[in-house]
Amino acid sequence: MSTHPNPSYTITDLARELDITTRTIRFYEDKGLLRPARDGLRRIYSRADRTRLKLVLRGKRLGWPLDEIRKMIELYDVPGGEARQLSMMIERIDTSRQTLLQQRDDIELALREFDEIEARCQSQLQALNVPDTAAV
Amino acid sequence: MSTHPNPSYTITDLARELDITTRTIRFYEDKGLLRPARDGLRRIYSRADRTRLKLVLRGKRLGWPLDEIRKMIELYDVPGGEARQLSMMIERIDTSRQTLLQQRDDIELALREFDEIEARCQSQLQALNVPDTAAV
DNA sequence: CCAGTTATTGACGTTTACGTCAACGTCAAT
DNA sequence: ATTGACGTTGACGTAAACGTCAATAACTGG
Repeated sequence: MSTHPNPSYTITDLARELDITTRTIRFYEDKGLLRPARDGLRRIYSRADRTRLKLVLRGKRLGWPLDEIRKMIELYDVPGGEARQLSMMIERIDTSRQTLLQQRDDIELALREFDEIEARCQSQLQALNVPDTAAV
Repeated sequence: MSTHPNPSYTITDLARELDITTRTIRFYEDKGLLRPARDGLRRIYSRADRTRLKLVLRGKRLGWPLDEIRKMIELYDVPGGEARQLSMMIERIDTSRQTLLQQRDDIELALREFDEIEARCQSQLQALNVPDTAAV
């Protein structure tokens, strides 16, 4: 333990740190993405809750619907149980992986195209800056 | 030209090929993502229109909102014009690129985590299949 | 003790991205 | 001339993902 053994956070702590609103965090809980502990009514978030929330936000950056994100996060709790459960887990992991690989391919293509376009822009700019080189 | 110089498509052609509805294609046009030619009222899609539509779908796979997709697609029409325009293009390309790079990082992380989880599942399965190895 | 801050649960509103009719046009074939 | 098949606009509906109050509770410093 570097700083604190098991730190806890209020909802506003997390909202501020992760730059989202408390409404959003409660909404995620409604959708089954988070299950923070309670002190009376107040929500108390553990380190693990914070990690889960960050996983949600990563899913969002990848454009996944909350529903899919929930399934994806469930993959992080390995069910030490039966072989059936484990096999199903592996199948689901493969499904999610396929999506990720497709997205990665799309990104690589887009990045290359952007490189090309930018190169064309740059050479256009060069042509503007040295318009009468041939005339000298 | 390998098969046909400048092929054209109806809206249902594209809908069938790209597995979306005609409603969706018209909606994208409403949002300024497509500008097909017309034959009277009927829409006629060129090869370039088809390419643009495929760009839209790639944007969707990456979870981008249609608004962002429109801006992104506009980058594909280099404005041979002034230096100001060109510099702005380059800036916008860099912005989009940052998003793509962030997404790619997120994907790489997720893929590695999935690999780890799957490995754990596999070894769990092994433990189930050979439960009394030590007892022999 | 009391005001101020922070949190909670509804309830309703909003934006995005389409789906779902409805009513009508048009063209080709019977 | 009529019947589909395909296409058009327009209006309305809907699910997802929150935003925005409103009313209420609980804790906190002076």
